[in-house]
Order: sequence, then structure tokens, then C-alpha cells
Amino acid sequence: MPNQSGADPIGRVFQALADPTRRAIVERLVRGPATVTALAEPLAMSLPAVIQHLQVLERAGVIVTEKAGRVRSCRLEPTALRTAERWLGDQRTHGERQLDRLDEYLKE
Amino acid sequence: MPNQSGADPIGRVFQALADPTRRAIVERLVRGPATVTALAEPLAMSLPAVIQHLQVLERAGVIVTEKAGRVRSCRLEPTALRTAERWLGDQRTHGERQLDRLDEYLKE
DNA sequence: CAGAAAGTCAAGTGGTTGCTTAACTGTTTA
DNA sequence: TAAACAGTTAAGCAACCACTTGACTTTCTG
Repeated sequence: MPNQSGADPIGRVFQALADPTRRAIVERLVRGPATVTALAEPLAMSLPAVIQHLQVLERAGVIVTEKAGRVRSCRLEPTALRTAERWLGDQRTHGERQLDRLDEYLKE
Repeated sequence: MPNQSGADPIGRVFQALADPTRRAIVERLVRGPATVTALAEPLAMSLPAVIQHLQVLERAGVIVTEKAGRVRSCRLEPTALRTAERWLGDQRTHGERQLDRLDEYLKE
């Protein structure tokens, strides 16, 4: 079956963050907005490749971009990260509760 | 270039969680350990497909499995989820601090 | 011991991803 | 206004991913 993560917001975020280049872009944007060429500068790939990464991040809602003149400015949008973070936290804490129950069970 | 996310622990976790089937497996395992066939039961795909998903989750460190006799038991390993969660939290809080600074700047 | 149960391995397939180069559009600057 | 700058679009390619079916192994059960 085709990956059909088209209507899957959390899935798109995880997918976006699975790539090390895209995580590097996020880590860079944490220190403030940046233009496309500024983001591309430390990355060992062509400009179009960087733009494709930015499109993935934007479709996932991880970043927001805005074009002024010929320059596109990119900044982080924390909401998407928070959604993914909450999903992770939910699973993990439930899992840990489960582990606690197992520990108790084993102690008896 | 090959995807080389081979030596990228966080990347493997995000990659694993990008797939809705694998997230469903995680959500199931939150309610306690389960066997391979039990996990496969609600999923609309063949057993080998489920096993492949489990292998992805295990290589990412998200689950741990153990075979006893002919039955393999799978359970959640919260550590990997916590690592990914912390990365997300770090980026997000820094991003929010950045946003706060922007707000302050705009208020002046 | 024969057969069912639980899982695994291998090979193949169609769609997706991460990149490339080449050609191009719009915007600023000298 | 010509040239440089910032970004974009399009086409193409090799590797990867999510499945499938078929053959198989190992372990339990009647």
C-alpha cells in the first residue's frame, strides 16, 4: 500500500524530523529566523535540495515561511513540535505506568 | 546519495514513528506486552508485514522483544521515546524563548 | 507421531524520497 | 538598464520502504 501519510498530521511531523538535514535546519532555526540561503550555507547539498527539505518541514507545520521581495524568511512554529511531543509523552508515561505495575507484580 | 540514517539513533526513532501502523502498535503496547499475532490481529495486513514493522521498531529501540518457545513477546522500551521527547522539548522551548524575545522586541 | 500454531526468510513489486542538473522568474543594485 | 542575487520549477535517477506471496522452521498439542 502507498504510504498515504497524507492525512496524518503527527505522521508528517515525525516523517519530517526523521531526516538529519531537516533536524539540523530545525536546530538552526531555534536560534532565530533565517533565509533560505543562510540555511543552505552549512549544508553540503544544492539549493533546490534545501528548498525541498524546507517544503517538507512547512507541509508538516514545523516551520512557517514568508517571502518579502526576493528573500524568503523561515521560522520555527512550535505548535507542531508540541503536538508530537505530547503524543510521545502520553505513550511513554503510560508505558512507564505499565512498567511500574510489572515491577510491583514481580515484587510479590 | 544513500539515506545513511544508519548511525542516527534519534532519526531511527522518528522514522519508526512516522508510520501510522507502527504508531498503532506502540499505542497498543502501552496497555501492556503482546505477542506478534495479537499485535497483528487488528491490522489489515499480512503477518510478515507486521513482523517487518516490529523489526523497525526494535532496531529503533522503541520496543524490546523476547522469544519464549514459539511465542515472541513484545513490550515498550520508554527510553527511546524519552530521548526523542527530550529533543523535541529542547527545540520547542528554545523556539518559544525566541518567540518571547520577538514579542518583547515588538512591544518596544 | 501428525498436524496445527506461531513465527520467520526470501524474493519481488510499485510507490516514495533525497538528491542532482538545467532552465527559469522575479527583485535588487551598480 | 544590465548584471547579480535569491529563490523556484521541472525532469530524472538510484536507493529505500511498505507491502505481497510462497516456502520454511520450530514448538506445542491431540
